[in-house]
Amino acid sequence: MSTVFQKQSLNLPSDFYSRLFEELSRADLRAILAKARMRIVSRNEVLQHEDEPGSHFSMLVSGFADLSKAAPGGKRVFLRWISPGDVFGLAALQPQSHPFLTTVTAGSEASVMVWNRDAIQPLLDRFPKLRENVCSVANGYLSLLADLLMSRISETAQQRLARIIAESAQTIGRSAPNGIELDLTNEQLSEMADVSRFTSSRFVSEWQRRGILKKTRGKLIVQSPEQLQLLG
Amino acid sequence: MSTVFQKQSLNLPSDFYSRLFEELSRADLRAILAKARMRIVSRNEVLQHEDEPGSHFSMLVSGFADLSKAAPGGKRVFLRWISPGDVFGLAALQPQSHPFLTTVTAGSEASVMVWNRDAIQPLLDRFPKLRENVCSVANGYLSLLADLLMSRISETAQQRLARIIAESAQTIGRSAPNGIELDLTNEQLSEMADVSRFTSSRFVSEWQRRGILKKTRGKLIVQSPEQLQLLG
DNA sequence: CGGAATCTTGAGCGGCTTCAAAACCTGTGG
DNA sequence: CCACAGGTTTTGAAGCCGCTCAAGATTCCG
Repeated sequence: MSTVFQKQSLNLPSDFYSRLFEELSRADLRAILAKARMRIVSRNEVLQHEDEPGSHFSMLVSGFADLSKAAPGGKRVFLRWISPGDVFGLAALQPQSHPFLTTVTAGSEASVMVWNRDAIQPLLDRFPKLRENVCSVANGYLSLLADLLMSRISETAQQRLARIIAESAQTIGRSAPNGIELDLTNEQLSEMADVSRFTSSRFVSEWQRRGILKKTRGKLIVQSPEQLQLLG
Repeated sequence: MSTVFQKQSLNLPSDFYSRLFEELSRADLRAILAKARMRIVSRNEVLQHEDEPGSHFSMLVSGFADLSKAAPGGKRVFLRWISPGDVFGLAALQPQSHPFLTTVTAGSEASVMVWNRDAIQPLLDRFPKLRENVCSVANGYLSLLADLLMSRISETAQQRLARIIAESAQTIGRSAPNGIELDLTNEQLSEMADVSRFTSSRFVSEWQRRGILKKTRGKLIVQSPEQLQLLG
């Protein structure tokens, strides 16, 4: 639960990329970053909570996080992984106050750049390109939700599970000698794919028999991402 | 298939309301409307087609339409009804060209106000309030898709069907002496709720027995919207 | 009246979930 | 080094929701 603020040291790695910063000059960027604060969070810390007023806009700098939403019935629905460079908290950009639509939770130790409502909004007027980029991100989220809805409607439990594993491998996987490693339990997989723990176990076992992946307690090693993609 | 363009006569009924026009002065509004053209379409005409380049931005003026999206497997997924004052085609607002995410089809004879990409984009810069309103609409669509996803995940076939009927009654229903009338077949209902034709028939029959609604060939009369809401 | 579309009802089935029970780690503390 | 406790994974059996298929009844219209 250690939350550390650093006022200075907003220097990003030189290879850092974000859609948000596209086509912005070095000077403009400096002005934008000057209005942010850096926040260091630990695993499972909540970066924004749905239904609460959208008071801040954020960009993940390091680590990873998950974007999810509560469904009636106490269930959490996984939407996607947040990787470095991804932004969230679009609600804070609206002139009138809107609540966050989703919850973002750190999946590892992570650092996040945070702009307060009052800090980010003037920047949108000052840098039209920034506003463009933000709109482009919003469009991306629309597209994401539309795709999730379609997938939910037309995919089977097996396909959803395969896709979740493939996506997770791409975004939060560590490459290891024998494949891509993921620190996920069967239960976590099942929640993300919205499948029962047992269904998850059964399919994972089957894929293990086929040599597509390998599962040990709390860990998963994807050996053949290609074959997984075929199932999704 | 008669498509008529009228260059003049962009006079809207005095009681016409659209979220898009909120807090815009009469003069600004005139300037905005001046850049639009009015289009009259007949039932089943397609107003925008997903995956095609987002070349125009639209507002429904009269009649109604449906917003839908194709799912892999040839299925059409119903998203919501479009009523007078609703806008769509946000893809046309992006500086870089983006395809439409959804398809909009007229559900009756309808009139639509249409702005070309090149016409609407300068207006966003000229009238900041217009841009705000557009962002607010975009946020509404995000919220809509999120809700649809949640409902799809946690609702049963029965609940989806009940909700679809309740929503349709509110947006495209005619009030009649014995309830709210809808021109919908069981098959249409089942497609909208993404339920088999048979499941739809079974529940509708049951609700008819309970006196909640009345179904005749090609028509549906909702007698007790309140009881329907309870099921959703 | 005949034909086409719509609606109804029953029977069977498949995909997933739920439940029960057991096997299997892995870290902890004696 | 062993035993134990907690979380994790496996497997089978039963059940349920909603779909598919078949077949008939109803309504509408030319």
